[in-house]
Amino acid sequence: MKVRTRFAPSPTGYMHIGNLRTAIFEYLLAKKYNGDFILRIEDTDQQRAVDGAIEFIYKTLELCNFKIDEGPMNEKEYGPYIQSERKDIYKKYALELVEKQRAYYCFCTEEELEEMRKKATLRKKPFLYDGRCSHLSKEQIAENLKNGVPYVIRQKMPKTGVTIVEDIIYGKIKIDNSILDDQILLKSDGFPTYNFANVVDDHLMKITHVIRGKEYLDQTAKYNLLYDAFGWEKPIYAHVAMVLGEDGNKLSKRNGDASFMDLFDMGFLPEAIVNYLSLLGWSPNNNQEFFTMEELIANFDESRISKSSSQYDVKKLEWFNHHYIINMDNQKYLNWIKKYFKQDVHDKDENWIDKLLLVYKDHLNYGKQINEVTNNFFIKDISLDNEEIEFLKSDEKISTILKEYSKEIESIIEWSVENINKAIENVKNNLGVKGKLLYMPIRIVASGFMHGPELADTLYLIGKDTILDRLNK
RNA sequence: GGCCCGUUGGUGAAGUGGUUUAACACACAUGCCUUUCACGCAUGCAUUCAUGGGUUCAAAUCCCGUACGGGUCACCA
Repeated sequence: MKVRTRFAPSPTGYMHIGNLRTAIFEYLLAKKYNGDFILRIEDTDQQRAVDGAIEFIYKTLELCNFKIDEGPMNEKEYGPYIQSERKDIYKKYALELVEKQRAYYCFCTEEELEEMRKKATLRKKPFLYDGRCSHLSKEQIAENLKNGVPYVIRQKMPKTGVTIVEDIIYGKIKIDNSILDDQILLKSDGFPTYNFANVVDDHLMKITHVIRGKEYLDQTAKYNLLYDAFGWEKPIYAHVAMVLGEDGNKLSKRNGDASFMDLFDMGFLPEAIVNYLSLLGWSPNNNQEFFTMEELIANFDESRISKSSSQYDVKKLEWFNHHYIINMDNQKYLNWIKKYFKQDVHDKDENWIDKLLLVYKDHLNYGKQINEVTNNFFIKDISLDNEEIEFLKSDEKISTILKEYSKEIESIIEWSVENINKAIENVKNNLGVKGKLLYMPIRIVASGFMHGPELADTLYLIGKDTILDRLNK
């Protein structure tokens, strides 16, 4: 049987890295077995749908280099792939369950339910629907339906015994049937609930492996009972632990936790993000850290997914990103970095800009960093911080050294990196200084930074006039 | 509160009864090198695997209790 996995997001127009990580695992698992990766949109909650969200999801997955085998924008035989377009299907199956006496009509009103909830709270018990509507007679039901009384369809749960959930990560989990609520399958607006739609769709779409967040682990007992009620074969489950934010708390949009698009906009490369995320909660059986998509697919092993949650760490993501940036070829790098480069370059020539960007290639952790790092190339009056000022005061020879630089640079006729190096060499020989004392004064005064790329490259880009200006201040 | 799950360093983690005096990587710190930084190199960073007990000749690895953390109990997904 062909392996099929699915990514089933709600169309909210936002994807945090935890969701993406789950998608990565789903994708890798499918592709490892030469299977299909399906995209299904779970929009049974009409309130939450956002315009353009489907395009957004496609764009995200595409940037991550995932090939979607089937989905709303490339339908195959198991469509439609948007749940709101499958309304009739769910109703049909819900009714089938009623027919089989594994589900029943419920006409309880919001008020009645509220009443039951209150009682449960008083007794400090979790709320469970008492199943009163399951005792309605055929006639009463027919009557209510004829009169258009709003109804939902509820799943009839066994009251005793245990249901076993098998999970490839957590093993066998036993859930007491007595705590299971006669959950709603079909809402009064005719839409299915998430749980019901999931089971029906996964079965109809022939999904073989369901990979989802651990928060669904307890719910899975209800799923299994549904599969049994229909007489369908259950998929293989893999519940994956959560990805926590940097502070160790749950990821949330509200906390300003990074979403994929935030990271992308900051200048993190999708391949770096995917590589990093694949290693959050999963590890290969060797020490390899950098993986191409192909390697990830070949090496992925679902049985090595971790049971405990893991914390997101930007520093490590930056390290991955840095690695991917360094390894880009120059032309590709230039095209990429220019999207993030926002300095005012109206008076600079193309060649100068490329040189500047290239000089910083090995120094970036993410795209937007190019701006802060090149800032002093674009402002007239640079300001020095305390550490820099301290350094300039740290040795009395410094003013002499700077004067010498001024003289040497002044006398350069052809402005080139090579000649700048010669000038530095001259200062070194003339004054007999070396090491930090040699390069730090000129670096600080000319560029305003103690850190940066090669000195001669930096000086070349700043330009002779500007340097002399700054030296003579 | 009931139920379910988890707990190896600041972080990701390896480890599934002896070869572990707990790998590797990020971060951090220090030093070396160097026309800086980065890179590279070197060193340090869990005397211990939440905790107590048990099983065993032997436990991070198996069992039980406790603590802590998380999840879940909707006409939300």
